[in-house]
Order: sequence, then structure tokens, then C-alpha cells
Amino acid sequence: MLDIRLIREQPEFVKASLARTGVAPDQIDTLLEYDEQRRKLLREVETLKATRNTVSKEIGKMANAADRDARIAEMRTLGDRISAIDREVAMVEQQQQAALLELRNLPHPDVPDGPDEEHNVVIAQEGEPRTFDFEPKPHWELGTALDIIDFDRGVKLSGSRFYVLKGAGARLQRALIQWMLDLHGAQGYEEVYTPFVVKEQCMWGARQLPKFRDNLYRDVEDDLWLVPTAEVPVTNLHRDEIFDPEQLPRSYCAYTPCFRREKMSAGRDVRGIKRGHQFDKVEMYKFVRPEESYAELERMREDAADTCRKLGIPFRVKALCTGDLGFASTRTYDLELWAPGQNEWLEVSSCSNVESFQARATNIRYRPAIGARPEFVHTLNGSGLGLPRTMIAIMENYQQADGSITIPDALRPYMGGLEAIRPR
RNA sequence: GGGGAGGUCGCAUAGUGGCCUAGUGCGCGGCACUGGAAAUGCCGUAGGGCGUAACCCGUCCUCGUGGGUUCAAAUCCCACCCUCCCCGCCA
Repeated sequence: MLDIRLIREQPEFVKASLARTGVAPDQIDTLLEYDEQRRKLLREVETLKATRNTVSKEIGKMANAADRDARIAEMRTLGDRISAIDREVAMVEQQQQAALLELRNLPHPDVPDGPDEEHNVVIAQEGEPRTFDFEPKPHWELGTALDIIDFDRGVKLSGSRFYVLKGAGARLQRALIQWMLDLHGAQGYEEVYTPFVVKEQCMWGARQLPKFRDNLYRDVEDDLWLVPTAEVPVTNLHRDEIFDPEQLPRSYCAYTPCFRREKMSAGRDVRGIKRGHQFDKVEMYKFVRPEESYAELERMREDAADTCRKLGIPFRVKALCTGDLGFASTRTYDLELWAPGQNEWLEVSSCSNVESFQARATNIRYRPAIGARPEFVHTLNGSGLGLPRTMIAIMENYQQADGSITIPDALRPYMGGLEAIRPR
């Protein structure tokens, strides 16, 4: 969530920044009216409370019964006024909070302007798409022929957008997870294993709520929500904590399944494993000092790029434009692997700086120096990488004319030395 | 699921309506003593809101959370959350 003080002190700057993402300025004006009203009421009620506190102490020491009763009567009246104003304060605060939670983060000045994803800017590309002396197949054909992806039985178990990985396919995904965690470990990220279901409060803290309510699965009986990304539990690891100066930056990586209820358009990405209600992901996450967050974003982008690079698959990096920037993000880089079978670039990673947007909602702070006032940290998140799409890219790039799939060198140690997945 | 005990300052504890402006010990920071240290002594050590307010200062709020009673609540009442112990069930 945004800093109300920033909005109060620099409303024009906030409006101009938000306008770049299509947010109307009157939302800010409404918010400022709540803020003004809230502060006015607070000033009033706090003066009354100060009086009551003082007089109540005097009452405790008074000997004269008549005086005492008179004062008590006065304070009773005062108390009623206080209660009335307190109720108004609570109401205004609630409205202000709700309005604040609806507001997205401000884009960084360097983010390119643009209404939609067509205006994202490719800023780097590595590797040339392989030339085939045969017609490359899409992964769903390869996977079915090799009997490593079973779409029909996935549907039998759980409905559309679910699938079963089998044999070397299941093992390939497991190998990727292990390999990525090891790689990120070497890059300086501490591995954590978290719960895959969390309390509602965690969803608010990671800013999934209120915006993405419809995309979340939850248990009917208990207050438990299935994580849509490891970002949710990892953000909340340090909720309500204050870091000492030397504890930052702190980097984590985590493997989790991700559950997304999103109602997917029938005509889009229907084939294969590109978009499902359940997918696996290895996530990178950082808690950093504000002044370091953009340098750390570049590092995270490079860590994700290195993951793509080591797989030996062509990839490119895009800077998202204002129109495609996520709700919480100030700046995002997407990494895309080339998929020759589908003939498209696949988004496998999204690295974002959210600055203090999540830290403010989760109350995660640090002390710039011993004895100094705590300040909010900046947090960053990035996929490293999404598994199904990485699987697609491997299958389609490493496919051979006979329908077999060569295992990338980096993964062979994790596949028991297996060099290729061949038809059974 | 059943029964019991608890949640107070970084940690450990005291506090059962007004003398709580939450005490004490440990830890931490500073100072003194010292050749230097230990020991000792002194001082200081939560967070947030409001006040045009970064520091100082003032004020309000926070003793698990939310309500309530009262002139006044850490303390009394209600609901909820969490932790620990015992029993049952269980990979």
C-alpha cells in the first residue's frame, strides 16, 4: 500500500504517476478528504481524552463526596462525546484504509509508457533460435507421444487445465526444481520450505487481497488459503519484524506449487501445460534497504537470466510498460524462453521491485542505524523459474527428428545421468 | 475431538480498579573507574498516530486481538486468536 504521507504531501506527483497507469486522479482527492477528516476528528477527540485522563486521576484523590460526584457526572458526559467521535474516527479510518488498499503502486520514472503488453520493450536477447531440418512439434504432441504428459487423466482427476506428468516427465520437473534451488543457493539465496496454505491476513499482506480474490482457492471450513505463489508465504515470513542494519539484504528462494483459480478464456493457451490451475515454481525473494533496491533488481534479473542461460535456450528480457505493470510493482522485467514448437516466446520469469508496497502492508522494517527509527524495507520478487513453461521450452528446443528429447547438460546429474527421453 | 495451564518492554518475570508515568533481573548502548579488561557504579534503552513536525517537545493509542462495564481497566465481563501440557486419533 502507498504511504498516506506521500499522498498528502505530494498529491500532484502521486496523481501524475498513477495517471501513467490509467488511474483517475479523483481517487486521490477522495483519499485526501478522508485523511483531512480523520485528522480533524483526532485532534478533537484527543484533546477531550487528555482532559478526561487528568480529571480521572484527580477524582481518585478527592475526599469531598459532593465535588467528586459532580466531576464524575461531568466526565460521564464527556465520555459520551468521546465515544461518539471515536466511532466517527473508526468509520473514516476504515474508509480511508479501503481506498488506500485499492490503489496500485507508482511506476518508476524509467518505466516505458504504453497502454498494454504490445508496448513492452525488449532490452536484451541471448542465443539464436535453433534452425530445424524438420518441422518442430509443440510440446503437447511430444509429451503425449513420449507418454510423459497425460492430459486425459489429469482432466479425469481434477477437470480442465490439469494434467499428470509421468515417468521421465515427472522426473524432469523434479530435476529442474532441485537444480534451480541449488543454483539459487549458489547465487546467495537461502532456501526455505514454507506452508502451501496460509491465513487470510497473509493474502492481504502480500497484496493479493482485495484485488485478486477471485483468483484464490480457499478452504471452506478453516481460514486457510492456497498460495498462488511462494511470494505470499515468503513475504509474510518477516511480518511485524524489524531487521538490524547488518541483516540486510536478505535473499530467499523457495519451491512451492502455485494454485490459481482464474477463469481462463476458452480460446487462449488451451493446449498443453502452459497455463493451469496448479503449477510449480521456484521463487526468488529479497528484503533490502531502500537505497539498494534497484541495484538488487538488476542482480535478480541477472540471476534469472543465468538460469535461462545455463539451460542453453534462447531467451530475451523485456521491460514492462506502465500498462502491463503488475498492481504492486514499480518496475518489472519479464524473461521469456523461446519455444519453437509453439513458435512463441514464453514468459518464465517476472522480476519486480515493489519498493515498500508490501512492507508497509506487512509492517516489515529495518533500523538504518542502532537507535534510529525503523523504516520500511523494500521487497523484490522474481520467478526462478516457472516450471511448466521451462519444461515446454526444454522439450521443444531439445527435440530430435525421431521425437526424442535430449536432456540439457546442466540437468543430467539430476536425472541420474539420463541423456535423452526416448519413446518407450 | 476432550481436559487443563498460559499470553505483560529484545528475553525472563512482578503487577487482581486510581500510588502503573508498567517495577525488577538479564541482554543491549553510553559514561565513569582501569595501563587494558573483568567486576562495579551511574544514565539510557518498544512501536504507532496526531500536533504545518526530521530532531526536541506535547498529546493520544497499544500489556495476544476485538467488544463491553467504569469518572478511571494490564487488572472486572464477553467473544475470538495463539502457545504449551495431558488424553484420544493419526503418516
